[in-house]
Amino acid sequence: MDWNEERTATLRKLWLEGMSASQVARQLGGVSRSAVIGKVHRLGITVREVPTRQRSAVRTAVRAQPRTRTIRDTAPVQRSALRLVEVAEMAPTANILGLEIHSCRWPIGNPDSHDFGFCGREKTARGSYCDEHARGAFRKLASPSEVKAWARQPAAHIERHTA
DNA sequence: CCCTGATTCGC
DNA sequence: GCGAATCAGG
Repeated sequence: MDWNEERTATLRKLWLEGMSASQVARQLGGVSRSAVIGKVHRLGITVREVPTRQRSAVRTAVRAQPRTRTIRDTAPVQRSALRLVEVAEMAPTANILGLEIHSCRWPIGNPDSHDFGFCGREKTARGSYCDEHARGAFRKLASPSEVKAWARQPAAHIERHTA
């Protein structure tokens, strides 16, 4: 993997936007965090446009996608498992560089992978997701009796479906 | 434990 | 020029 012009340009852009070295490395693929830091220094772009304090949005976007669900949030998901699977299978239309203000931010795929992306379809004015993904993301609160019922479920058997 | 950037130095 | 290893932390 060499630093050709395209990869260098992407590095420059992501870094100046405030993405951390390890995040840039994962987006590019084939390079380590150290490699990115080394390159950043050689390019002389250690001072970034986006100050540390304002970086959280970018960070959250890149991390996205839960690793494993706990029983607490898994249980309600089960009830609409089929629809969540459908929703999850919608192909990404944007990567981190292509996200616009109006883009649906539903993460798709493994954030560590090259083909990780975001739904990118037109989102609702106030929310973070398009209509389709908003239906997958939000649900009514469960009743106290339902919560009790989930709590009695063995976690292992539920987590197998979402891990 | 997860993570951050900075520096050094053999390659 | 490159980046693993290390340092110094959060």
